[in-house]
Amino acid sequence: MITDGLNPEQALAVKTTEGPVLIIAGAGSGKTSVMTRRIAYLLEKKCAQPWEILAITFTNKAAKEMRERVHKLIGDIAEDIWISTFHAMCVKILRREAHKIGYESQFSILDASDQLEMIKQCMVDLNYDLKKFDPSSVTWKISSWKNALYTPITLPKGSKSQLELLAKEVFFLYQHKLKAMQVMDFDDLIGQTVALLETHEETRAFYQQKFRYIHVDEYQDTNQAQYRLLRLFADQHQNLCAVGDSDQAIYRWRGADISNLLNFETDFSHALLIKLEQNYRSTQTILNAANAVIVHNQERKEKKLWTQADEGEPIVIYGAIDQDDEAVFIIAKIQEHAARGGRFEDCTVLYRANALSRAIEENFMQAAIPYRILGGMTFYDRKEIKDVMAYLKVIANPSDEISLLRIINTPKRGIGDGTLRKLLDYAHDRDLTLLEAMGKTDDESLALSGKVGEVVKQFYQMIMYLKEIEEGLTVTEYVQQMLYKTQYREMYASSSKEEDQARLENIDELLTVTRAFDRRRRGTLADFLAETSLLSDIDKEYGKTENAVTLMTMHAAKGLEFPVVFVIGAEETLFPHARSLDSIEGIEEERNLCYVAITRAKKQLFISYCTERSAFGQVRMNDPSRFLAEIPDHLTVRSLADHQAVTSWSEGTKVRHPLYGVGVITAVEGTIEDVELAITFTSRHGTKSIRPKLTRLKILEN
DNA sequence: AAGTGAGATTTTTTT
DNA sequence: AATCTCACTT
Repeated sequence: MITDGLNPEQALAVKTTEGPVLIIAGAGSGKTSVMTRRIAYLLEKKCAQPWEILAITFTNKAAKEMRERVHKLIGDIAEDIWISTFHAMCVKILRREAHKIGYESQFSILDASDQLEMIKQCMVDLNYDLKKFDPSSVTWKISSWKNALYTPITLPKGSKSQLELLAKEVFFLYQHKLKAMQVMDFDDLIGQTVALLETHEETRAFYQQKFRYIHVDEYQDTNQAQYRLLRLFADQHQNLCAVGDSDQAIYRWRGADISNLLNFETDFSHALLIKLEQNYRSTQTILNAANAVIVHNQERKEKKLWTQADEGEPIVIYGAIDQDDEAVFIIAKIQEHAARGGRFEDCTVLYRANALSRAIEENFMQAAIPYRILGGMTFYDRKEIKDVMAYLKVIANPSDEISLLRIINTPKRGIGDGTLRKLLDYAHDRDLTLLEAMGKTDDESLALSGKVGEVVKQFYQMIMYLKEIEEGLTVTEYVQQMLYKTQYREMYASSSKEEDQARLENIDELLTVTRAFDRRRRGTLADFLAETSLLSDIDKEYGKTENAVTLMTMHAAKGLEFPVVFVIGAEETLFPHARSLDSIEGIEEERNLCYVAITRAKKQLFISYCTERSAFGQVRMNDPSRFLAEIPDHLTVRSLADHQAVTSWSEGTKVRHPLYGVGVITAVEGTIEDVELAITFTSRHGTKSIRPKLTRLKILEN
């Protein structure tokens, strides 16, 4: 039986196939199990054909895992089920239907850095000073408009701020350029699909008919556009199964709207609500801590996780001196775990911001702890990989000017700013793409000198040649040809710098990726590009060691579980982050994140903070995170680093204080354990009373 | 057009 | 501390 081993709520969720269902699934409550079995159940009961079932996840990794688990249950017909992310699903649809909304099916996808580049270009075109107006806030604003399904035309009148007025203007031009270049950004993938379905009745009817059963994971993190899309899809059959947990809503900052989840029952009439509250993952202690933290949030649906598991070990909270001390503490704990026969891959280190991985990484390297990092500066962000991808993008979509600009003079071929300006002006005047303009070197009015004209012509012909040979080659063969023809590989191969040799290795590594792609699906260049640009942070890993400790952000960890979890940087201004401190919603979202982090742990949880943390050359002192105080004492073991070896302080000693700078001790008071010093600083702070137990004084001279 | 060095700038989370 | 940007030189 498909429902074997499920608890009554889970079984009900599996068997309720008709009509809208909202499954409130607490962390570790077996929701993936429920979703996969529900799909298997639908097929077994012959409710639907595989291609009539849609399952949407948030990451490719989650999609892959779901497909594998469904495959185990029902075999090869699992291949025909639509299991993918929102974005990948939209690409699949748009490749088929794009011509209906004025795009070619070969459109390319703009990644975050290309998008910013494009916004900058638009701002320059409109004569805005990039120093006065921050391009990333403009990008941000436009993205939030798109998430709410506004177009430059439907944008409400009466903007308030100067930034909004500017962004509005940029939005107009940006959207125009995207279309001209046959490019879509991430938000467009969803937005354009919605537009397609709303304006084309037959297309809409087709997909409404097709998707008889729809499943959406992480429903609390859907935005307005995604919500709209789901409503369009589900309109005919009304068989929408949404799975979510309001306590795990951590993406409000990128447009996710929790009211999608909270309003489900009014949005879809006769919706059935099922709560999964039994946890199969963590110890009682870990769950108690998670529950104790999350009750501090006001805006939530009442829910309490419970488990039949043992109490388990207490949560260890460690107050470190600085990042290095924190890392050393973690290394010691990992080594203890390994000494007991545990594996490195059981362990994960979670942090609020990517920048925090550095100290851990450096210390792990020194201590020879194998690790891998998910997200952050990854393989695909490297210059050489972006360059190679840009070449491929230009060939797949010759109108892609952003990519063309990236590689037009890499390797150096003598096309500089002056030439570029001429080409761009020429293209603009005649309504041509940049590449097309490069094909017109014989035109006198382009006014290129003989030598430069020749170089431009050669480049143009090279691209044309590369475009011609695309057909019939696998992506791997194609990339190899491209690397040879453009002399891109040669550029690094002929260098003796160690750095350049590393770049060569990365390029070779990319060929491993293309080989895997060729073996898997033998798609076109455009397919390959779409697949790689839609990888989520968690899909990209860096470092390929087996049996390694995983380092990632708490956001990336959602949906994963590990026997041993280390949460680092539990400090005010870091976690909760300073940028979320000014609103209640902000802090509550941080608390959700804390809840997510805690509930990743199956057996053991360690949380640490630093009294001193250095960030770009400066040392900052932070209080321990407020979330630590929300974990009941009886669940924890708390310890502090030996702050400083017992030092006998004496008058006249010159010291440096992390905040106030250099000063001289003028008095020593208090007990041996808790010394209080009077220090006269040379800076404007004057004389202050300092307790060396609480800060870190550096002795300069006696 | 390309190479160099001073000066600015950086850290929130991501499809 | 490390990387990027921009003005200046060759």
